[in-house]
Amino acid sequence: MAEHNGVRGLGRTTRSEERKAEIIRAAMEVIAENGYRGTSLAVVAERVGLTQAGLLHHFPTKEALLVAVLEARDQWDIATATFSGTFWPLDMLGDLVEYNSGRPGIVQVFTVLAGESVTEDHPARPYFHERYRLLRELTAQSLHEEFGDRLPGGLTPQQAAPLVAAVMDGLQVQWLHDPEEVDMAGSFRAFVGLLKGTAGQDADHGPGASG
Amino acid sequence: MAEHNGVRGLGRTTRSEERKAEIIRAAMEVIAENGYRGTSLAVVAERVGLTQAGLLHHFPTKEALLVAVLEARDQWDIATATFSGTFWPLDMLGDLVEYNSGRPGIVQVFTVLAGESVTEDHPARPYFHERYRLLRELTAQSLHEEFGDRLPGGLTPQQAAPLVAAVMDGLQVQWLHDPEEVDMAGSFRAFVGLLKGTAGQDADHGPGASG
DNA sequence: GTCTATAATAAGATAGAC
DNA sequence: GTCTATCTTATTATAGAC
Repeated sequence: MAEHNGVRGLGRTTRSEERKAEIIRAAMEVIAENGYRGTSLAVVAERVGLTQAGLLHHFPTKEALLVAVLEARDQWDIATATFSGTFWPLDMLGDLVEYNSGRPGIVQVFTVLAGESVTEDHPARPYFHERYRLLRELTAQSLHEEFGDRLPGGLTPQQAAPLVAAVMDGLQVQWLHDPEEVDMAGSFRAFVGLLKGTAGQDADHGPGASG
Repeated sequence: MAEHNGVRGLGRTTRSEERKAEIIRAAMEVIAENGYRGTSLAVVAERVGLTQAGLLHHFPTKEALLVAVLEARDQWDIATATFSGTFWPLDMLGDLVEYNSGRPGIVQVFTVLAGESVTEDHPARPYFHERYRLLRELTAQSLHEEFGDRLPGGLTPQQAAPLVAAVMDGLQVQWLHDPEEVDMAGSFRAFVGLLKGTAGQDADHGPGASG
């Protein structure tokens, strides 16, 4: 914790930490383009002006780098209060999806990793297993706070929770393949309309996506 | 087409074709376990009692083998009439999902490949791009035949189509991670209830999936 | 903290014998 | 149709100099 060149508050910018953050960003880019298994440390290293051996000074193994990427995502989640036990109104999830549609890179890393993660010994497997479990639990809680035992559309929070995560993930895949054709945020909001039982009344959810 | 040892109807069992089919089955197993990028030809070869060079006699490159796996899936789709322009009632999609929940291996190959396929030069990329496009188109058509311009729940067929594919895919990921916790067919049928606007009335769709 | 050099594997693909 | 042998190229990780 103590730093030889003066005080620093909790979690602020060592040179070394800055370097690591830089490497993590590069790793996310390369994983988005090639998946974890298709990613080589040399390519990541090159993007930050290091050699492969130089990179391994900061992260001793390829797997350690992946773990850091995953932890960085959790940090982001916490920062945006997704996981701080905060109550998320259903309508605000549409805003989150819209926000994501401005960040195809981020969406792509985690879509690729989530797909790879179902394989036997993938190092991200435990992470995603737990992440989905927690996501369902917190979504169900949040829906319960907002609507009680039944959503207006008729589902229980427990029934709706896995569907919310599924629709988000599934739309991401289609959207990454065809951003012109697939209106990710619009489609998601149409789904929200279903959950709220207001899908027929023309709200502001757009014209859907396919054609 | 002509075979030196007698007549054979269209598409029946040369020794060579049987061998190929055997290899394709093995490849699907290995891809399910390791993804396409994580799959080595030597491992696939070993499962059918061949060497790596022996396998390459039947499929000249690794990519050719992947293409064959993808074509095999299309054959299956056609066989089960998914893509023959046949009309699929919404309720029957629940049966399809239930059928899939008895074949985790198949579900896993295509979940993994769909995830990998969003990366830059993945050889399955064009395949999935087109597959999702077609799936949305045919789903929208089918829903239109069944319900006309609006589903009972209020969405148009064009709005509902990408959601149907998204829910199927998204539930598969969660179910592969946690088959005990996630009731894939039950959750899907709850979603169908939403589309039909009958989610509140207790139909036979189960108690959802999450804890 | 970063490099060069290198070890240790592993992979896809080709050549040519049987 | 299948094998052995080999080429070529990548990749993770380590050792040790600067």
